[in-house]
Order: sequence, then C-alpha cells, then structure tokens
Amino acid sequence: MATIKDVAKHADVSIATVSRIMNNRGPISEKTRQKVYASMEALNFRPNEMARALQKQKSNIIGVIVPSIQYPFFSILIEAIEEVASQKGYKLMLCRSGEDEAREIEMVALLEGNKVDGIILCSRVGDATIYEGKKVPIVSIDRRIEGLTTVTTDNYYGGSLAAKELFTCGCQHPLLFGSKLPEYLEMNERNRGFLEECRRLGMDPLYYPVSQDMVTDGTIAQSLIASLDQYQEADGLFITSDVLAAEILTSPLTKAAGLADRLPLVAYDGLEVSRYLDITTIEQPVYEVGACAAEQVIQGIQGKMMHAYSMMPVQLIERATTKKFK
Amino acid sequence: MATIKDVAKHADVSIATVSRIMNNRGPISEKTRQKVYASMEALNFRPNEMARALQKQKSNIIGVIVPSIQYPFFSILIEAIEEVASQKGYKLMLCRSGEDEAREIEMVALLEGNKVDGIILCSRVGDATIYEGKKVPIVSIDRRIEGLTTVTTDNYYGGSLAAKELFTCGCQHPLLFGSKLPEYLEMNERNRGFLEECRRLGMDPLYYPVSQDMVTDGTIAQSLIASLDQYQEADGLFITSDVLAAEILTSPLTKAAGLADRLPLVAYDGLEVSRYLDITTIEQPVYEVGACAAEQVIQGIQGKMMHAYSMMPVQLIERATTKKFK
DNA sequence: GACCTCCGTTAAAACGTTTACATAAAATCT
DNA sequence: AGATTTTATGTAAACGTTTTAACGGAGGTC
Repeated sequence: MATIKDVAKHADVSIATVSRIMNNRGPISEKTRQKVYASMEALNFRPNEMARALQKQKSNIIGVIVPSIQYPFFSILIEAIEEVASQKGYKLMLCRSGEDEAREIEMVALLEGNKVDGIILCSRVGDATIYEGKKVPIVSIDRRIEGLTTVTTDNYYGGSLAAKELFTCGCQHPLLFGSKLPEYLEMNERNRGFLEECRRLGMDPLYYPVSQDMVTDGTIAQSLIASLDQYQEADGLFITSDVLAAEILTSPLTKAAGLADRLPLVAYDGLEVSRYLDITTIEQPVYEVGACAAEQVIQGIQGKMMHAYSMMPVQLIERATTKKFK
Repeated sequence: MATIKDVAKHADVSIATVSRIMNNRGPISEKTRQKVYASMEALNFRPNEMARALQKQKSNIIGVIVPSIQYPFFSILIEAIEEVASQKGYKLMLCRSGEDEAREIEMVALLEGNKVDGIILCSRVGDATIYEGKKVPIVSIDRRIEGLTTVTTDNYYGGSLAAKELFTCGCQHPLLFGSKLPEYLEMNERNRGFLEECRRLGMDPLYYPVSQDMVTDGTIAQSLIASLDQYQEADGLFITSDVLAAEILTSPLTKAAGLADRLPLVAYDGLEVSRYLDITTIEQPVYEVGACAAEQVIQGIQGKMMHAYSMMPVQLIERATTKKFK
C-alpha cells in the first residue's frame, strides 16, 4: 500500500506538502496541487487512518456496546447509530456485552484502548459508578448514570398507557408479567408507571416477575400459565416486551388454553413482530433513540454541550389483543 | 491517559522494558516485572492500540459490510461474527452499504484506509471484479466472487425442498414469488432449484418477480393479489423470504382474501418470525454462516489457507402453512 | 540596494508503540 | 583468574501521519 512518502517522491515534493493538500491547509500553488493529486491517483493512495488518528489524537470512531446484537431493539438502535455516525464521518466499533458486568467493563476499557472518540453504552447490569470519571464522552441508553448523558423513552408514561388501555377493556385485576429489573434501569419505570396508574384508576394490579432464564430456555409460556394459576382473578395482561408476548402467544400451551381469547393483552416495544401478530403495544421510537444518542455523543466529541437527559415519547398502538375486548 | 513513557518513568525503567513486559517477549527479571506491573496499575495504563497497530502493521480489527443492520438475517450474522471475532481477540468495525454499489465500494476503501486486517462482505449489487486484486483477506457471503473465499448455504437444494413440499401438498402450478435477482447472487439458486425441481416433479411452475420497492413501500401484499389474478391456476406459493411472507400473510388484504386457507405456502430463511406465524420455511443456518465467515477471515489473516467456497446445509421446517393441506 | 512582507515549500519533531541492536552485569566455564 | 556465555536492560530507529518553525525567493517600499 502506497504511503504519503511514496506520493511525495512520485510528485517530487515533500511529504509535508502532500499532507497539507490532503487536509486543505496552508497555501498551495495550483500546479503542485494538481501534480500531487495525479500522483495520489496513480499510486491509488489512501491515507492510513491509524497513523492519522495517532497523530491527531482523534480516531473518528464511535464505540457501541450492546447486550445483544440480534435482539430487534438493539439491531434497530445500531442501524440508527450507524446512519447518523456515518453521515457525520464517524465509523462504528461494535461490541457485545451479553448482559455480563465484567464483559461490559472490559468492553469499555477495550474501546478506550482503541482510542474511540466516544461511546454509546447500553448498560443493563452492575455498578455504573465506574463510568463517572471517564474523559471520553459516553452516552447511556435507557439507564441513568451519574455524570453521563442518558437517552431514554418515557417508560413511566408507557406503563400508564398500558394500564389505561386495560382499564378500558374492563379489567379489574390486570397482571403485570415481566422481568424483575433493578431500580436503576429506566425500563423499571414502565412497571412502576403501570402499577401506579392501575391504582389510580381503582384497579387492583397483580405482579408476576419473570427471570431472564425463562425467556431464553423457552419455559416462558409455562410460567405464564403458572402465574395465571396462581392469580385466578387476573383479567388482563401487560407483558413488558413484544418478543416475550410473541413467544407466549404463539406457544402451543397458551394456544391450547385459549389465552388470546380470554384475556386482553398489552405488550411493549412496538417491534415488527407485534404488527405481525396484531398485538396491542406501546411503541418506543427506537430509531430516534439511537439517532439521538449518536448526535449527543458527537456533540460531546466536538466539545459542545450535551444534554444530561433526553426522553423520547411513546405511544399506544391499539391492535386486536385489546380491541376485541371493547 | 497514561502512556508507556509515563509507566517507564514511574517504574524507573526504559520504555523498551515496559513494552517487552506488555508483550511477554525477551527475558525480564521478576523484580522489574513486578515493579512495572505495579506502575501500570498505579497509572491505570492501557496501551494505545492505534499506536500498536501502526507499528505492528496489524490492527486486530475485522471490517463487516452489510446492506442493512436491522434485517434479521444480517443482525444474526453480525452477532455470530462478533462472537467468534471477539473470542479470538478481534474487534469489529461495522459498515452499512444500503444495497448501494457506490457505497459498498466506498466502505471497502474506508475499511482499507482504517487498516482492518480482514473484511467480511455481504455484497448484493454491482460489479465485484474490483475486489479481486485486494491484499486484505475478504470473505464474501452469499455471493461468489472470483478470488475471494465465499460462504453460503445450499440455496439450490433449499429451492428444491420447497418444490417437493408443495408437490406433496398436491400442487400443480406453484407460484414462485420473490425478488428478481442478478445471476451472480447465490440467492438466485433458490429460484433455479425451485423451478427445476418443479419441472422434474412434473409440475408447471409460475414465476412472478417482485422488485425491492414493493417490499419497502408496503405494496407487497397488493402485488401478490395481483399476481394471483394474473395466474388464476396458481395452487401453491413459494415466497423467498420469511419477512416477505410475514408481511403478506398479515396484511389485511390477503387476510380478507383468505389466502392462508386457500394456498399452501413455503417461505425461506427460518427466522423467528416464521415460527411465530407458523409458516413452513426452509431454514438456513445463519449463525453458522457468520461464524464460518469469521473463522475463514481469521484464517486468512493468519496467513493460513482459506476455503475457496463453503456451503452450509439447509433444512425444511414443516409448519402449518403446508401441514394443513396434507 | 537594504528592508520588509508574502507565498510556497521543506525539515524535523511529534503521536505511542515495537524491535533490532548494543551493552552492561551476572553466571558459567576453563 | 580470565574468557565466555547468558541474562537483563537500554538506545534508537522505525510505523505513517500532522504540524510547527524555518527558509528561500518574489515582489514591493523606502
């Protein structure tokens, strides 16, 4: 691969001149400029971005850390981030933390070692105070971290929308079926919003926390059946993710139980799958969250002010799983 | 951020010693080793990977180019790639080409400029001969490119499986409904395999090519209805992607037409959505394709031999959309 | 002609590493 | 004890850029 030296030699100028032409700085006569362009062309020259980054102390790389890549929420997020990043001249270094605290910490360190200019972090676990002192701008998604800028959606309102929707279906004892979450996650707000709104509306909500294991090992439908056994009075369902709801609704177990016809259901996320299965859901503007995070982190990189906290709106998408109960 | 110089000064040794300790090379007395470790600890030192890459002429970065990030096929692929890459000490630089030829070329050049050690490329469009001369190892997914190693699945067999399945449903005039594809894409083989197998079985297949636009602008169900109007004799459906099939099956238009009850349907890909909607499909081992591509590219990086061509098996997943016609 | 200014260019020192080579000290052999 | 090997360390030149400071020449002013 040709280097700046080769170009300089070929064009019979100094490397400084070539560099200045590449970066449009300093005065350059039109003649040399053309000569150098020609040489670049001839040698098929591309500057070595690593050398550049080293010298300029700026890599134009944004690091992204997600728990999973293929989970639809995250893949949309990544797509959004890449779209605004690439449009503003940044590249993406992608890491997967797998919901593992140690891995997450390691990924941040790895990105720092790779001198990324900024980091977008979807942290789900562990103590986040370690991120406070960092000099590289970090944007956290869906988790408030002291000192970092956070982008999230209005989970509390989303939860309350779900409650209202079940209320209009005539529910008295809606069952909240979703992961037990640490307080510090914004997602927890959707549970809180739901439960509080239920009480405000005079309903008597039930809560059946599920563990992450059930989701991955395919016993989730089973536990729903179990929970309905336990809470005989349950007359409505709030399942806190579309994917969870899809797994449950399409399981032979729940189909046999005629679940879909017996209980109104509201899910959460607004992913494609909810549309395919005609599930009422609370839609989050996932794409916008990603875009906002990317914009924020770039602001930070450029030394401009970042928001401390951005919250995007959510909305109810009314579909069959509640409509047919009205 | 502390550099190797700071560590050297702090430990009162030369930077060469620190470097040697970092890389476990050359003899080092236990005493200095401990001293240096302590200094690294104290200064919270992390080597600058860009400087390292520059010097060693090896970045430990693999570039990945996909048309879209959020399309499930690709997000699974990326997840698989990242899994084996990170396990072998490589990082990922992720690019989105958006099915755009110019962008794709630009992305390859960009990755070269960033000195990635290898590239995994999902090329869908344009003339691929430009990639032939490259010195960086490139693995192409689902597209044969002269001189590069290719990883794909047995599309021809997949197509023929679909034909057989429709045959056992008693079809005589199955309709192939899928994107019109350039010859050079392996995906085209699934069309060929389907059509040829149909003829071998004595069926008389129909073919309605769809354009990419219909998929994105939501008129896909409409065109299916149109195609069925045109081919009144159609008595079975092969839709060449799960997502397409899902869009069609869940559209109000086709629901009204009672499509699902009238025509047996085989889709393609084996994505989650096919399970949710209980669609018979041909499953591709997407994860394994990604893993294989990553392994191959790493082989190439290490100067070992790469396969010229790897083909993974596919399998029929029989579900409701054909079962109920048997 | 001496002095200044501007313009175009270059030489050389960074950026943070690795590594070939040199060297000093310690250990082993006569 | 001296010669030789081995072990541990340091010096300095790379890697491919950017950028500061310096420089030579052209043109203008006095």
